[in-house]
Amino acid sequence: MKYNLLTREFYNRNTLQVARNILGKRLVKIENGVRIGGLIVEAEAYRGEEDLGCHAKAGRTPRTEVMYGEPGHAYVYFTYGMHWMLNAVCEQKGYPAAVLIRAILPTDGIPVIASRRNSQPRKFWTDGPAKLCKALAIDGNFNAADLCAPGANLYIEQADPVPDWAVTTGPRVGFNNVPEPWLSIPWRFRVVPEFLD
DNA sequence: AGCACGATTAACT
DNA sequence: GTTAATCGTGCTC
Repeated sequence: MKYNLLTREFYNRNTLQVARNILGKRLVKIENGVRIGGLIVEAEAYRGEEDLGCHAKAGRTPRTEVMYGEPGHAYVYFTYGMHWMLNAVCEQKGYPAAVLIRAILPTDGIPVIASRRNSQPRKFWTDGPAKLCKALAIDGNFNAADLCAPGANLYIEQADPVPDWAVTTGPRVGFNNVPEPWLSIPWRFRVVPEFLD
């Protein structure tokens, strides 16, 4: 099997660059030899203990340890008592940072995704961070998994780049009690719908 | 040992 | 627009 994985160097740089450039790449999970996944169309950057929107604001804990580790690994965490979220660890080892994968456009394993998201119309299959984890059956077992390892069954692969005109930025979503400037800092990156037509 | 809260979602009114 | 579901994590006592 030939792989076209993003290299560890892709992840080993400023998290904002990774979040911008991970757009359009293909998130892939292999289940029993079957490819399941899609193009990443939305991502958010979280970096440093100073970033009060980032889990690493709590410092090094059992939960955040993965974010301090080698770039190119998965940081998968559980929240709201029922949801899993997938992140890719960024920047040099020792600096806590990650990119949250917030949405994908399904391209592979459509029948499997459909079966896991059957109660919803296609538009809503993978348009949220917990939804795409459910669609790809990603859970805590993938925390700390190496996305760059040859033979990895969860990885991100090369795909056509998304031009600047097709990318919009904005504030990260989902947190309430986060002070400025972290509340409004535009670290959310999104592919405009027109580019996907 | 107990508690408040969360990088959300789906199903309500 | 509002709210229940549901539990690991990190903080306080």
